[in-house]
Amino acid sequence: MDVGGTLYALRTQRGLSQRELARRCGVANGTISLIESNAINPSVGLLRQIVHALPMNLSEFFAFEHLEERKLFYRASELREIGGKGISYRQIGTNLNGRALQMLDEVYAPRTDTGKTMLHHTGEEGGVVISGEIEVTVADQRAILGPGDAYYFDSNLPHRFRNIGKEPCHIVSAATPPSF
Amino acid sequence: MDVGGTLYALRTQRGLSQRELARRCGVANGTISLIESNAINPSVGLLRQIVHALPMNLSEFFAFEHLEERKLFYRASELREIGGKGISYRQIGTNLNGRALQMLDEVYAPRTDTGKTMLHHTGEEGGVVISGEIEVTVADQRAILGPGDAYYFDSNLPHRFRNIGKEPCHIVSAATPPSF
DNA sequence: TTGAAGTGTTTTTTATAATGAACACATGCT
DNA sequence: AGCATGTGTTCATTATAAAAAACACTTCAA
Repeated sequence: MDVGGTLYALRTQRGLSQRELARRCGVANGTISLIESNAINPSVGLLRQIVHALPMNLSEFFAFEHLEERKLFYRASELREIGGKGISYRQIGTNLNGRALQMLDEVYAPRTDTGKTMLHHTGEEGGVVISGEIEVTVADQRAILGPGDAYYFDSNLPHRFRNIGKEPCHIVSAATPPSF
Repeated sequence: MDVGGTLYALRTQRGLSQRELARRCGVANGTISLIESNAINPSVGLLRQIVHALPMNLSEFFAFEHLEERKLFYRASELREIGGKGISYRQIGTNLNGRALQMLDEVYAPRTDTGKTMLHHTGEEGGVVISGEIEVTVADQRAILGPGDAYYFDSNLPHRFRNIGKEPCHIVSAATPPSF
């Protein structure tokens, strides 16, 4: 169901970069990127070549994929990073297809922002601030939340998160259904 | 190493035709043919779709592939048919890559012939006639062989087999290295 | 502060997989 | 015989994967 997520999990588990893996198996690094984001549907031969460099065989690879689907517990190092640019979103589970919930462990670096154009998507979301401070804007309401404070709103409402402080802000959030 | 052979073995094991399998998984029947002959390198997604119709998952599929590589014994029904047009060649083993020997259980229907243009390829080959009669021509020599008779020659010599009798002719043969 | 080397992503081109239709052959039925 | 239905293969077209290069960004060292 999720070849890209499985490859990502196995690669990062081994501490390899996309380029290092690409070098070891003789595949273009861009191809690894596209596979991990499920943007392409790799051929069996190519996937075999990549997986051998892990090193692993295809039977083990797909067995691991099935294990992932039934995974219950995640070590801190196993959360999947899906953020970027100073905002870290570490997701519980690599493949959320068919799941109801998207849980994230978020860290906003100082002066980071989800952007001037407000976010909006179907569903509902909530979160609790663990440390630091965050300015949350939802529709026409705005608040600065600190440790222990929380939020909950309909994701259809335009919303925005900004860390206007000098400390990183750590939040644990949940959304239903998963949005990206 | 041999996705095509593995798919062939699993499909025929279940008594399915290429078209029946194609119908069940929603794939073009020609595609199944091309995969089985290793003429194309299917995508993971497509192979998954096909394998699910067997029904099986990819981990099991590739585990089976590894089993095949170490297979020692073959039931009569498991020999792989690689002949056609009245001449049956039933090969021991589906994938001969890296193997030294090609063993065949051959049946020539009455009035069949390997063709007017003589065969030739590197290696050596031999065989024993089990039943029926066969006319064997090698270079400038010709003989009619019956049950218990045998042949052995350098495959570089032009050769031809013709069943000129009224009974099917059954031969067990070996060649090294495998030629097709 | 500049630049070199690292990261993952995106784009353009080329190669190839996948389809759908046609083909060639066999079997069985009327 | 003649036709329908089955088999696997092959071909031309379309869709898509894979490579190579450019891109945007970070980190670290001079």
